[in-house]
Amino acid sequence: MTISATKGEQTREAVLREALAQASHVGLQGITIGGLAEALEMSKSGLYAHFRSKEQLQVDVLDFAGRVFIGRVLTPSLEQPRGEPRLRFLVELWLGWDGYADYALPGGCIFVTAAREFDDEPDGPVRDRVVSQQTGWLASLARVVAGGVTEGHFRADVDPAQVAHDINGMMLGYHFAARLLRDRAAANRTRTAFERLLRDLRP
Amino acid sequence: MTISATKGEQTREAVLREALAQASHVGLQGITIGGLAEALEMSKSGLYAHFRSKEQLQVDVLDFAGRVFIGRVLTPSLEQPRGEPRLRFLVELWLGWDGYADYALPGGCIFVTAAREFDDEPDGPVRDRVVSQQTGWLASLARVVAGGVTEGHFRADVDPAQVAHDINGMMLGYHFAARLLRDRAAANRTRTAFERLLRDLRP
DNA sequence: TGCAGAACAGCACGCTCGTGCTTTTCTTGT
DNA sequence: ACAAGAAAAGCACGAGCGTGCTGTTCTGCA
Repeated sequence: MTISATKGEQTREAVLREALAQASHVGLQGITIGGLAEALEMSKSGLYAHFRSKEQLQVDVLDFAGRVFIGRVLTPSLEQPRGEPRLRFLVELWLGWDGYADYALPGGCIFVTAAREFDDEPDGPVRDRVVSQQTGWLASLARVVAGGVTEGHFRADVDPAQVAHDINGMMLGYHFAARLLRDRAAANRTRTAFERLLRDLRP
Repeated sequence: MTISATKGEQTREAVLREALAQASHVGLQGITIGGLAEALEMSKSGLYAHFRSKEQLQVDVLDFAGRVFIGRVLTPSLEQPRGEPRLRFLVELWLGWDGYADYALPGGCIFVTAAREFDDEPDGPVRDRVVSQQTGWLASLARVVAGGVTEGHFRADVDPAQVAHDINGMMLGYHFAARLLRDRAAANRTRTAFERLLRDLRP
């Protein structure tokens, strides 16, 4: 896609894309070099040479997914007017983020998967990356909420970190209902919960 | 423990208990026959003979965990007065359910793990069990909420299924914060969100 | 157009997995 | 106490895993 990329970079990106899709299914631990190689019609060793280890591949997949998520969800919402409109827009993008055609996540949000997968693992490169990504994301989310306070859309005593935590829980509930229970009404249920929260935040 | 249990039943229960603990770490897919055998100082084949397949073992672990959860969380709260007190009590037990000494879940709630693990799997015996368990649990939860409506604690137009869905999301958020982020304040954050919800439900 | 180096393939390794067979050891009822 | 049957062990299998080494093919700059 990106012009004047060397051959190695191209296939590397193709690998990451495929790995992201597979990881959303089976988790970062669940992806296998052989499985990726077969899907991309490459040899195991040829593919493996792009990453020094499977652990490195996992970290790279996380970074790749993080860049996509920021570009698809956070950045666009920053163009919306600060405060409640921006927060609404962000949640709406978030609800749809695992459905993009070009970076499909057939197994649902990769971060939900990774979070559960490494939640009780001993510290390590991959877990550290997951934690720092999620911590950073919650901070960004809290900042958007705080913008609503300074704009006067929300009460002054609103705790942005608490609200970010609550919204995160709602999204996890959405993922649970949509993916596991295959509930068609999952998105609307989440919107209902979100509206309830907004009502409580307003002065 | 339970008197007059045959030897096979005893070791079978010991296996399930260990498998439950390990599965809360590494998932139902992540447990291995060899790992269980080593932890219980048995041979692989001796242990394996108690279950016809690994899939059967996974289903049995789920049933085992379900019985424990019902006994630890749902049943005790049914002794509380119907309505808001019962719901409060239930949430409080739920928050602590992965910390019991005798049925420890060192990796956090097994159902959270299983839900994520099988959320996008094709249908199969294990996934089916996970889904039916969770559907049943959400129904039980909704029934407790509905009790609050008939008692007059909650507004008449409250949708119990919606509230059950919302509380479930809160608990997923709790698990996320407590396990992945190792946030000491996770339980209190969840209580705050729950109180907000209760405020909204009251007439 | 040629050649250096990147990209990839072939192949093999040690290990662990779930599973099944046969054999030994232990439980339990009489 | 002894025999019947349950419980557990021993052992082996085929497959798939991550990983490394060596050789082949291709890309891109001079």
